[in-house]
Amino acid sequence: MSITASFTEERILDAARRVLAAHPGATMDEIAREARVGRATVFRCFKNRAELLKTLARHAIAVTDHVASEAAASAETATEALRRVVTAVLGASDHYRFLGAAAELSGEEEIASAYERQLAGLADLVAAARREGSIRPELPTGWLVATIDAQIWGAGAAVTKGAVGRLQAQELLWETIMGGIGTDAAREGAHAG
Amino acid sequence: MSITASFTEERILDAARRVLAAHPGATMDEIAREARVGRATVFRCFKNRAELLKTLARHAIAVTDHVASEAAASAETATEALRRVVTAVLGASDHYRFLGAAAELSGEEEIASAYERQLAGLADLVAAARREGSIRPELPTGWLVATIDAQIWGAGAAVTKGAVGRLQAQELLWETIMGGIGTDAAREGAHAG
DNA sequence: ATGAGGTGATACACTACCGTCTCATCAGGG
DNA sequence: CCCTGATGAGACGGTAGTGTATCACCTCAT
Repeated sequence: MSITASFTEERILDAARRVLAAHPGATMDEIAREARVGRATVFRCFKNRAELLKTLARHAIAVTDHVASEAAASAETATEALRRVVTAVLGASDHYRFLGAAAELSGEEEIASAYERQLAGLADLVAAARREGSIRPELPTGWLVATIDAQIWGAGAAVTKGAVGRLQAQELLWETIMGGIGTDAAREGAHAG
Repeated sequence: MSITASFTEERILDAARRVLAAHPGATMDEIAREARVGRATVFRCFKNRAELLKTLARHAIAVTDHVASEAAASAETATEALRRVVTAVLGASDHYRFLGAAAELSGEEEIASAYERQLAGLADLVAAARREGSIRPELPTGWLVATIDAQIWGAGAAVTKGAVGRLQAQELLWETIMGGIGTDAAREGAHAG
């Protein structure tokens, strides 16, 4: 992950992830209490709130990049790589879940561009899978990326909510992305072309 | 929609929707400026910030309920009803988009329960469509609701971002929900069972 | 023992924003 | 013309949360 942190810093980051995911407006005091640490210690480890959030976001990006590239590396085909990446990124959802409602990070160029970069990587993977013939050619790449991203996000939410188990979600996610929810009979009616 | 509002109130609500969707932490002053209205006027129309946000959320719920029930009413089959509801709700995404990052509303029982109610309605629709044989029976209803919800949300985001047009998104959304993104060939590998 | 480093608690100043209030202005209707 | 009602501008106090500083404490290595 290329980012080292002391034991106390890790504890604070973990706590911040948890409390911010549950309650996005959490104060530094709430984060400190969740981490079982004095508020002053939080400011000793992180210059200010913005710095803490950015560190958290950077970790999320680094972890996601890491699991995604590792997943892609071990695959033989682009389609299989896509499947593994999707599964791996879902597995890392705890690390970026808090970002959904992190109002203070909207407008952070560093974070936004990293997210764009990840989506671009996903687009490449999709394009490669398309060349292998496993993706319907009439669907625009922009749409494919959007729907895959949304479904990963939704699957993470479903797991957090407890609607499905983590392992089950990983299976269902790929199944739903590739196959949709319709029966073969219904599918004939769904496709326009 | 059952909620009436003066011209000025509407203007403020519209402005709040826009500015909060773009920048969730927007202050009352920013909202007032976006509405071309004095800050005092905002407080004349809405007791306080929480009241404004709750009104906004109630409108979002009312509009979504309205378009959904109207869409469902005109359908002959549950599957067709589901298609129309999904399409209609996507069409109303401007009204609820701001909710995604509205940290202050997490914990609002009224909003949360309304959302749960809408998801329950979606679950009913899904169950009915399943009985018609158009939905793969092995997929858990909880998962179906989660993935449909996520895909509607993602489609709205894609439209806002400009990745696809609104009309195209409505077609692609249903197509992707029901048929997924895979070719027939790829689908055989995707399904576990 | 003693000094250093890390910690919790607490007090403090500072800032941003909220919500209230007042007042001047403006438009429309009698 | 004047009255009414709504508005914009801006001043003001209150408050919650941030970030800094201080002090007592605890632990560990020497």
